[in-house]
Amino acid sequence: MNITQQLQQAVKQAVEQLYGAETEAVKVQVNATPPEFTGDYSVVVFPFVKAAKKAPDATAAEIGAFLEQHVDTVQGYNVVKGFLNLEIAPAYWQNFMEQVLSNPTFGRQPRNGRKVMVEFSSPNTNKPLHLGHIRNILLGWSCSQILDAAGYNVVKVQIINDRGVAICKSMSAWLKWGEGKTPASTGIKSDHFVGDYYVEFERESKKEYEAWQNSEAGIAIFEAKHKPNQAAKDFFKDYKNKWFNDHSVLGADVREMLLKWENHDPETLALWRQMNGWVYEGFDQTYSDLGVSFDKLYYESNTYLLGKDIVEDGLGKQVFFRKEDGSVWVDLTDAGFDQKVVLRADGTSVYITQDLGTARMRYEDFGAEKMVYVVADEQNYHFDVLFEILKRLEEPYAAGLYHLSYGLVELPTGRMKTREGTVVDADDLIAEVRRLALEGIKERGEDGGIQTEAQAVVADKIGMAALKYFIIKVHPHKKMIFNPEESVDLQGQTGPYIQYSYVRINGLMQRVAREGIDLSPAAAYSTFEPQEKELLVALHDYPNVLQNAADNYDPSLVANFCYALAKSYHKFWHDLSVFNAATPEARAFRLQLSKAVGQTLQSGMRLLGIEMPERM
RNA sequence: GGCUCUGUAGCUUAAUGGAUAGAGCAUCUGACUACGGAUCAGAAGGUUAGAGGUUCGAGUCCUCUCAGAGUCACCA
Repeated sequence: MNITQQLQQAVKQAVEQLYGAETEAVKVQVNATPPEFTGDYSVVVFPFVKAAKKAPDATAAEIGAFLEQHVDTVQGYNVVKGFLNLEIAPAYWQNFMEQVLSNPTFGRQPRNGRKVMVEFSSPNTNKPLHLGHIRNILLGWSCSQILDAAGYNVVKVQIINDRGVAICKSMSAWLKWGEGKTPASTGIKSDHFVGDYYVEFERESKKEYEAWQNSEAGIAIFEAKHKPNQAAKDFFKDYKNKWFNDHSVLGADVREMLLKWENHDPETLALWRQMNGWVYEGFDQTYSDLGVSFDKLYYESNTYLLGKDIVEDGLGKQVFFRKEDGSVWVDLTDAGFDQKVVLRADGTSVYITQDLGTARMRYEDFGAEKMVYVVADEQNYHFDVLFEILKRLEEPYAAGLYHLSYGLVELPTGRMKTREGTVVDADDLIAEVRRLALEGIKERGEDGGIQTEAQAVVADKIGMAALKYFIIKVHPHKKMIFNPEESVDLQGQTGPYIQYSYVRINGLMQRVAREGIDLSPAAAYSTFEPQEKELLVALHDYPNVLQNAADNYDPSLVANFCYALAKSYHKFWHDLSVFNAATPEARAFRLQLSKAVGQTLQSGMRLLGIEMPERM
């Protein structure tokens, strides 16, 4: 039991014994005391003044006296405006620090035997990954790591959207204009190679559409179908899909290809495998650069027909109903949603049917009691509906479903648009942050002996830290503005700032090892400076932060914790001497404290997928 | 139009219903010939979109208004 829990328990007892009132220990509010007041932790006593029938200050004083008397670790107290500030005995902090240092997994919970599946990334296979995927991947990865730290057994999966119109467009374009070129023959990264054909297809398709709009057929359609006062431009914008399906020559080719694919045409399948293979090769590189991996891949080509059994199931349970045309629906109007089709009249699946089937299949595969879907917030409604249906079907995992919804990444100039070429490519971005970090290292011209080949390794850690931290520090639900220049900043609230505090600590530790400094006098130190106390209180909160981050699926909590800890450490470093401390006890203690901070920073940042360099 | 989300300093953001709303960037001013200045300190910058309400206490909860985004396909 840590100190905050002890205090909660003790306050509960105080309130019972002093005022004869019942309270729950977990509801007693115990916070770190703000720096401008004396004390380590503060208890909010307002909730008890009614039972005490006394003024807040008097109530606080009584509880304070009780705690001082009954709790060994409470050394003193003071009362300010109804807040009870408690001072904790140095012995507690000494003991705490020993525990941190002797426990390399400090903050992590023991295995709880429960299983959770996290789905993230889930790209289409027609073009390379972009900035939006990066946010998704970083959220999914760090969320997985945090759940792991919270004791869960985590299975990381992605569902690869490897079939459908999009990939057929790339395939069709390559057949038409590819002249048999390959990634190897052109030297283009293979997912970009495929993406280039997708772009080419879209470009040609646009040309075809524009020409058609001015053709007799196009004009006739416009005349016949446009709404009153609707401009041709607006009409054709809305009509695009219909045109592609009914009139486009390129579109006809794609549809034919899709049909062949569905009928297992060997040539089409071979082409499909080849082009998807290229894409996977490229994705693997990007995933590797981002330092992420998956435990299991699901492919839409294997899952897109799933869900029919669930439909039967739902009909049997009368959760679903069949309309006259044969289509199957679910009526969610009593839950505030609409009616939703789950099976077309022709008996084929829709998107949500697949997701229903996939959920059940995954449960059969892994038996995870929780499933987290990392998907952009455009799909909030879809997941609300999906989860509601699974709940009504009484699926055993239904209570453990969570949509980790995140806001779109926008540029300072607005939303990224493929057609305007403003999409930030993942590989380009990674290369850019690495380049800038390397530039930074060279500019600083450190003579600390970082060799050229090592520079690239360090630059990778620094650049990726800047990029990852910049994205993860923002709360997932918030739409984020991605300013490319700020994302590679190395100063202020950034990944490299946190890395730098670790590098400083590492420097100290190397000297300790080199000079064989004895750290045992640390235990005799008890006159903590405020800067030291601040670090102890911050470290003490780490397990709690991890738990909160896991409970709320929120990596930004860990990111902000790491920043606050690093900031406190930089201040400690500046204000107090370590090696030149006044006494051997102070020196040893500060070294131990530094070690504990370094260990915790490394642990926390690792959960975000950020590596610490030894020097920078 | 219905539903959902968002609105905090010039910009990017933080704050389990708790003390004077906390940071970073940008701007201005400073810092040890010392353990690494990718650091530290200070100044300036706020009616937390607005109006009511609940509460001992509201950026946070409730109602309404305003602004922005998303969504409301037998697309995925």
